[in-house]
Amino acid sequence: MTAEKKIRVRFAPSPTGMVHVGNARTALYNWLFARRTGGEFLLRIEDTDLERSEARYEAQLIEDLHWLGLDWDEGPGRLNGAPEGDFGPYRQSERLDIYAKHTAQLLSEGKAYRCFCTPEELEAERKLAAAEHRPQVYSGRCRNLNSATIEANLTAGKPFAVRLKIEDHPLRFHDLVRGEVEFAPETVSDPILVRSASGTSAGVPVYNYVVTVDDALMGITHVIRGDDHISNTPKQVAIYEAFGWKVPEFAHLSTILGADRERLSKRHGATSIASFREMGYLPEALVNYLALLGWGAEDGKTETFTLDELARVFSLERVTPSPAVFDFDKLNWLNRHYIKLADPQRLAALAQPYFIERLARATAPPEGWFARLLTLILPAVDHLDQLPAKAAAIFDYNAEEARANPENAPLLAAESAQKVLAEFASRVRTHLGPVTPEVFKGWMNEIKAATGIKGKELFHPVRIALTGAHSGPEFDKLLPLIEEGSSLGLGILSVRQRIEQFTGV
RNA sequence: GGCGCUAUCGUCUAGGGGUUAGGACGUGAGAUUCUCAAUCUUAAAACACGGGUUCGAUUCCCGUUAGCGCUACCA
Repeated sequence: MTAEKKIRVRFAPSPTGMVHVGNARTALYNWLFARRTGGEFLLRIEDTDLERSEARYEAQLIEDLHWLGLDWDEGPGRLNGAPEGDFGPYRQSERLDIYAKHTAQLLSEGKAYRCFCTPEELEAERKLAAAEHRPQVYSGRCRNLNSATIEANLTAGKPFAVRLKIEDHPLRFHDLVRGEVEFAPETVSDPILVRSASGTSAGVPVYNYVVTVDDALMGITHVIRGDDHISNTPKQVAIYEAFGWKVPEFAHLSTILGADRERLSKRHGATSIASFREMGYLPEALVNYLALLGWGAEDGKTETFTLDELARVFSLERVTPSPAVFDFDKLNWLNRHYIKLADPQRLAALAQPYFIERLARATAPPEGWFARLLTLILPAVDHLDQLPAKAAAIFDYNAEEARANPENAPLLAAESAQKVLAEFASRVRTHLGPVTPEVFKGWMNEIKAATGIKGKELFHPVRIALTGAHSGPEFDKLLPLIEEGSSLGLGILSVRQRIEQFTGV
């Protein structure tokens, strides 16, 4: 391996929708493998499906990849407008002439042939095979048509597809995560290379064909992709053989499943990279999680890795072949982990969009105050879009709801609660200036001494009156936020206003 | 139906012919706290089944079962 040419891998998505976590993991593993081995990673756009491919998806995909922290050595959308590379074009729609040239070569060498079978005929073959419990493969009927028949069909304008003539031997390949995989010859039939086209116009090449031509021409040494391609691989191996190309190494990554053990899809909630980003997941958390989904550290213990660390220790040999269930709980844990490590300024910038309307009302610079708010509520969230709900006690005080809340009502009904509240309210009424933690602490001590009420009975009613909830952050941090926040024009009520509303004075 | 892939705690995984089968998430308990979150301590929790091979299989082989994928002139 060392004496061989440089390792080259690729990520080849089709721009027909949002990139989801499965594809992202494939991209990540490709990238990690390239970085680990000093190889090259390239991006190729599989846009042969003109109907479904859209430019905006390509742009989104490039953005998603960059967001995850991945970069590539060749292909469209490189950082800082770097050139695409010497093996282009990197969009399949721009490589049609290349495929046509190769098809002509195969045809002239007798390694491929024109198949005039109609869809109906093919369908009939399949039905028969199924009825006889045989593999449903093409019979090879058009394999050895004589030239007179071919000419006649051609002049008659019969549409034809181009099929590869597969040699009658087992098709095997090496898979870095599964070992040797072999398919018996009778289970692999001559694959279509080019779809039939009416008249003499050139047909459109099929995926299995173009992907192979591209991989070979782009010097791809390791094909790392989803395991849904395993069954395609023997056909691709046959194509490599027909051209006399070296068959690359393969690594088929297992499927990512939902909690119901079915293939992960939109049904299971957020699955696109963009949606994770919108929900306020940190890219390093998603990357770390995806790396762990199907791969484990050599020590069997380490769970947290930065991208750079992964690039140093990742190996395809340690990738697990079995399907993995996507576990949001563990992703959340990693996200909380990285939130703790993240730079506060960065977090503030990321959190801001979730408060954009509130903060826009500010009549004084809210940045410092906002930063403190974040340090208070950040430990309580799994992802950033949960922040506003955690800040509701500060932003959205509602005395009516506080009293009516069924969880609060029994606590407030207690005689002790009424006493505490009365004491607290009277102090608030006569107090001038903000209620600082020191002032608050003094009051609570006084009330405790005056009423003999302590602990939960003492604090709960006050907490409810002040925040509407019987649980929440420490008063020491909460009170300054409320008091200072009330002067920023953000619509935040002060302690006095809250007590007035709550006690109905 | 055919072909292929897969099978260790609920989940992600380590391990591998003889182990107290390890770690993490989650869950339970405890500590702390007015409470919640965070944090710390701690507990419970797994080798799908049946045959081989072997002195000995969770580990190797075969089969069964289950799940998934492919079975297109989709990608």
